[in-house]
Amino acid sequence: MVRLRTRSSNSDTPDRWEAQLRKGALEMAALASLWHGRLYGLEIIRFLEGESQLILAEGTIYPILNRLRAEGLLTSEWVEAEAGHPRKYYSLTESGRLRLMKMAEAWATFAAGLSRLLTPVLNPAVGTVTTQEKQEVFL
Amino acid sequence: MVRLRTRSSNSDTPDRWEAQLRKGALEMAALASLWHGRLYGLEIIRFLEGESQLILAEGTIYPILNRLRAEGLLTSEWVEAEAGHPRKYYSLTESGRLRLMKMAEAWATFAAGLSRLLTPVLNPAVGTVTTQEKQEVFL
DNA sequence: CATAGTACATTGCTATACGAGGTATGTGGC
DNA sequence: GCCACATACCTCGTATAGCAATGTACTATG
Repeated sequence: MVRLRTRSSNSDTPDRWEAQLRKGALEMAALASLWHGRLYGLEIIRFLEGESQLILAEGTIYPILNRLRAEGLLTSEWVEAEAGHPRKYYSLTESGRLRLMKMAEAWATFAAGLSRLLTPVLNPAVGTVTTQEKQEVFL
Repeated sequence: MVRLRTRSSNSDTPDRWEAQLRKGALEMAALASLWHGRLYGLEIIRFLEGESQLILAEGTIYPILNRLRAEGLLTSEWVEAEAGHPRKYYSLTESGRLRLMKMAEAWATFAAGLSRLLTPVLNPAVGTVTTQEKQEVFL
């Protein structure tokens, strides 16, 4: 049962920061994955990976789901599967929906602040131009 | 010298997640604050607070700056101040500039993924597709 | 010299992500 | 029936990070 995932988790990896970046966004992402309807654990992982490049391990998602359930933001129910093995489906509660909307708003604010900060970095032709004209910078 | 900041760190605080959200983005923000020129420690804190609502404590910024310097992403120099007390100014190195640009790109990708995930949450009027496509069902 | 202000630095606590490993259930080959 | 395998859920241990609190150093002012 190989579980490699090529974490390369030693200290010399220059992309460690990227892993840290995801911290804290995970609870929000987990809630968001349930917006359209119930999913079970591994399904959430696959959904997030496909939808938003957010890769997280099983050891990550289950503690998060338990935290969220303990807070009353989602509920879980065992569902028999005709093939395979029973699955625990998670659904948003009303409280979870409201919380997610608040989180999403705060995220938008946070992202806007960082975007403003990073504008000169991502778009080197800034400072001399007020509006347009010279907007043909590489994209 | 009040340093309250309303910790209230017990488990019933609904805004703990927001603090976590900032994790990992701080190194990038610290680098970004130096994009226009050198700043000293406390100045970085004030800059980030004013520019992007990113509030961080001294106990946070100094370890970050030391980490970044140890990685060669920035340099520091003591500068005598005619009034007050010498300040340690930090500047981006060429390596730091490059790294920051890479970080900014990764941030943009990450933010785009989360945005896509949160679109139905932030914009309840889904179904009235304005920019069409992207309404693909997940997997 | 005492107080206050500014700036840098360190320590200790707590929370978190996540790799690794474990359990339970069903399926197919022999 | 048995064994290998796949799927799914769960848990423990560890490394790391943010940050409140606290300490040190220097200067200015009265």
